[in-house]
Amino acid sequence: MAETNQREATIRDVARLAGCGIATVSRVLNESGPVSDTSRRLVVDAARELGFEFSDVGRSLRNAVTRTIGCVVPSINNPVYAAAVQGIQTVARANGHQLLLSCTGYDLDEEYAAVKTLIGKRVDALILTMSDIKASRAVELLHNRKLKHCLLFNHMPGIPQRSAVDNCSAGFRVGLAFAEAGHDRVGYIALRLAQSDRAQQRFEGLSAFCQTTGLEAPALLEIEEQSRNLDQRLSAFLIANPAVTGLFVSNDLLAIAIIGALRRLGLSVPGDLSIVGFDGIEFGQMLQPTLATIATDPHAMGQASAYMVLSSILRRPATDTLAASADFEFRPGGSLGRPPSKDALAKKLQLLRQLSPAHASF
Amino acid sequence: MAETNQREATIRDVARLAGCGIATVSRVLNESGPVSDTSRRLVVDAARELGFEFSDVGRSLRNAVTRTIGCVVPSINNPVYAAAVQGIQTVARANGHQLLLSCTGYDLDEEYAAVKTLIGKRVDALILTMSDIKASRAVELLHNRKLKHCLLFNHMPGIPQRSAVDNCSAGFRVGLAFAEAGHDRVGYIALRLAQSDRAQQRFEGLSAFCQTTGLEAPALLEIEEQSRNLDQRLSAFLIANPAVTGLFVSNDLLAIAIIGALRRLGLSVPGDLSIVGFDGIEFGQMLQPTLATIATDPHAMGQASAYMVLSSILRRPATDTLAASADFEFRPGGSLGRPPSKDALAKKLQLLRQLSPAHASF
DNA sequence: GATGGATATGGAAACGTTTCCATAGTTAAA
DNA sequence: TTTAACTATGGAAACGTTTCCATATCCATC
Repeated sequence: MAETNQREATIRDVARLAGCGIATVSRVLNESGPVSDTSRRLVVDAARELGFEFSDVGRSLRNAVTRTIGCVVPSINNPVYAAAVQGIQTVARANGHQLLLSCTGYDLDEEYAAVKTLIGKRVDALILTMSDIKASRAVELLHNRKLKHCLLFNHMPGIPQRSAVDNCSAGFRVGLAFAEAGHDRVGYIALRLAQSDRAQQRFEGLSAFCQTTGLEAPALLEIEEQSRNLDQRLSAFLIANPAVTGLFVSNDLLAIAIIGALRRLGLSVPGDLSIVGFDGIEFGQMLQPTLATIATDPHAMGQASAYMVLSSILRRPATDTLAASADFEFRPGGSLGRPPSKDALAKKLQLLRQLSPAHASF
Repeated sequence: MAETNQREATIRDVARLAGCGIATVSRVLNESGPVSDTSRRLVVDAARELGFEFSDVGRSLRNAVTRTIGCVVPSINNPVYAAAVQGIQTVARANGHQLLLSCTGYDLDEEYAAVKTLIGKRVDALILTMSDIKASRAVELLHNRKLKHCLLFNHMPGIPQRSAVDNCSAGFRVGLAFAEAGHDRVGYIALRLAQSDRAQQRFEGLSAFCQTTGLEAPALLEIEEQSRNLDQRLSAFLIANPAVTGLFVSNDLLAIAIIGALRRLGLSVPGDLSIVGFDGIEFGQMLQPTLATIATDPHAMGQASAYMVLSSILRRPATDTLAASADFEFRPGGSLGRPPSKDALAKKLQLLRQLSPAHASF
């Protein structure tokens, strides 16, 4: 650990050493006005000698601009958000802005606190991903205050966004994929459904598909915590819904965990059950079988949202080549196959039922 | 997009509305001095009415403290760095600090620029992961300037760090694992070896093991870009080193890609070749076979580094329960098995050689 | 009734910038 | 030589805080 922080050199120190006024220093170092060659040399030398670096805090105070954008996401352990943040960061940096990051862990109060803090930090803009936008008090904070902001992954009527896939349509599309493969009874699995508007919308889309095509409504399994009793919960769910042959899982991360759980339960994918995920993370393609999913482009979405807020901050037409960032497409994969014969699955489930008590014990 | 930013309310506005001086407003809202009940009420009401929030930029200027820590990592698309950043963020937040994040894309110049910018932003501390610490000009910037900082994942004699695994020992350990499984000729695969001190150290460790046990030095394959000609490069490498039966890959992400490439080349893991990765990312455990690797705890390492810098900033004994964050351990996995019979592998490689021209064409 | 010590309050300075404005110096034109 | 126009320069104000210090008010004590 370095010793105690000594005072950083200020523009005044440079001026003193160069033997001129601070205005001249500013003009030289910012190339913002006429200066004689001699002054320039004096100032540049003095600045180098002192290792001078402008303080953005003084600058921000004076300019009423921090060149900083705030970013609130649930977590960057999920590669989807990581990619989005990476996209934001890249664009922000390219435009001379820094990124103030807050991860809220899917917690409403943390979201609120984060937004409040970032407002205090006087970020120039805010890019937000809320776990449940409808329930969020955080957005109220922004409503009166006219801070530039936009949503990422979320939808909300009054609030600008540029980069959220239409989860409902995507859910519908998944229903179609299942139907095309011959499944007539599907289930939906989500993590903390109540706290995720996106998970809800995906479910709605799937349900809508079932309804319009006359299929039975999807069975629903909500997981509270991605914990160890996943196997048990899943097993119970399958036993309770023996007709289900296709599972739509609210995101790829969870889908991969579900595939692992199924494997531990002695069920194969897609032999016994078909799985479709959501997001299109790279890892899905490295599994065997590959994960069928809804492919999205979170990196581009992050970039698009950054472009959006930046172009409004910078007051220049955004160089925006990213019109289609929020599109999605169904990506086929080995995890979605034809449904098994009723008998085959029934037999496996029977086996599972017998094992069930054993599972319940841990 | 919200309309034009109107001026935020200042402490002066609150004072005016409450009919008192700004000192009183500060005392009330910060609970930092004696105030009468009437003043308190007046001020609180006025602040609420205006939606007042202290400006951290004014505050930072006055206090010479920004309550912000800077973090420089190569990328958060790699789950290892994502976890570390997440760890830093959590600890920072819990201690009232915000995180200014810069991803540098393994680029030395970007690293330099990032550090410079963050110094300008007057972060209270800096947590750095450099791609190649020895070659880094960025650390020089910190040397004279006594800004608190620490390294994450990197080692460097003069610079404090708290959270970097001993890559060399880990590499040695991997050598041991291969030897125990019966391999006597191993290879090492790294991405941009020249730009990653960590990849180099891991290689050194493996080489050291080979040397001390009298094995032949590991064959080395360096990949420049994780691009599509990976298959081709890999195939050429295997043909050139037909005795190699075990591959140590410099990180899990790349290891997973390599496994995919091997599969495309018609080689099986661990049937034909054994693989050991590095990092211990979760996904490795979801593959089949599971990935043998060096398991580390990047989240804890991030936390530890944040504790380290924060405890020095805050001048209070850090609540540090994370003594062992930089430990590693070898995690066995299905990707490391016994070496195949010489004949079997030779036959496959023969096949590969015949295919080779075809591969070279795309 | 004057003095003294609390207690509450507001003015003002300082933090590090940028930029407006006034001034000093220099050259060109009258 | 005087005036005009321009260039280079530095002083000073403002941005939003916190905190020191001085002052004003009040109550208790002598």
